Amino acid sequence: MEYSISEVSEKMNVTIPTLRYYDNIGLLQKLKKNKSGNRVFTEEDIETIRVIQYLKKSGMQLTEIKEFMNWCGQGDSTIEKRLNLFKKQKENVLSEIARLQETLNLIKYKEWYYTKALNDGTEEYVKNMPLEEMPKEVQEEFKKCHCC
Amino acid sequence: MEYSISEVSEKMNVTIPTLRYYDNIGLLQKLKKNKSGNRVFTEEDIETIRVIQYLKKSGMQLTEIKEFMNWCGQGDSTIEKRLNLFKKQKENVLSEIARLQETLNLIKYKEWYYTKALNDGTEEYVKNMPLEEMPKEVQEEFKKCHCC
DNA sequence: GCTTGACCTAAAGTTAACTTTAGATGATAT
DNA sequence: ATATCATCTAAAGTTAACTTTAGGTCAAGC
Repeated sequence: MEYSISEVSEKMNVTIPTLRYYDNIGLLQKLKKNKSGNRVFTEEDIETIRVIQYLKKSGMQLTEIKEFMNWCGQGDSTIEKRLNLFKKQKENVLSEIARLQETLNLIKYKEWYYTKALNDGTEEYVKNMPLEEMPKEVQEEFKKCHCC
Repeated sequence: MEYSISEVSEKMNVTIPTLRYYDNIGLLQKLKKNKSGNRVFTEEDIETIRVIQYLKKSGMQLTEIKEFMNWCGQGDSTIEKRLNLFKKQKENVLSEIARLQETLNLIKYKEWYYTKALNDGTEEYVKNMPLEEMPKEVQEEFKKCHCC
């Protein structure tokens, strides 16, 4: 099964200029063109785009992704490099998730804080609430954060 | 307790130009200057910087953060707006975590894939491995992803 | 009195990842 | 035959979030 650039754009939720851009910078090394010069995407090219999207989400830059695609084209001699890249990315994603969890803790504290303020009709009471009166599920480390 | 810009830079791991930039675009509305024009940071200003860092991590842009800071300066009339902002950000962070989890699934599949390839000394076997031979902890949706 | 160091402002420069523009080509529909 | 449509290239433009530069002020130490 083969796809035109507009079909891929729709299917993968990427704009046409972005697909061309990815091709131009060397991210789609297997992508072919037909005799009138139009790009023809195979299932494999689409999988490559999916991998690019995931690697981007994991925090990789396009230059790093390009380097990875180069390795893929170089065959079995680069298997270890590729494995190490994914090991490193796993750590990155895990620590990114951990950081988001911490962000979530602040947000939950603020949600509690402003819910109370909305009930009271004013920030005054919750702003000056003594620590021991706060519910324990509001994270310790944010209990004193009344700046904004 | 009061701090100079260089102390805050070190303590909060933000460069001095960035602190000035945040002040210039209106993110540090309560920040004062001493008589010779130097910024003097209080604990509250530092808490504000911490909140900015968390809101940035949750995916907010500086213009949105500035709007939030404006609301904070407008008092009790904006409590509901601020609560709604945090509710929205909670959803954003939760879905971001979910997306990172999915990314992690791809990365784990790739880690398994390249570990096998490294053991085999070649990608050849793992690339053509029938689905039913793959371990079930390698996520279903990626079992066919051999593009790179 | 002079130098040093920490601070200041305003304005220009940087970077990544696109997006937009302008102009061209080739296949298809009327 | 002509208009339309999807595609193409090359090059310039955009955006956010800083960073860098250039030039200036001020307090402290020698």
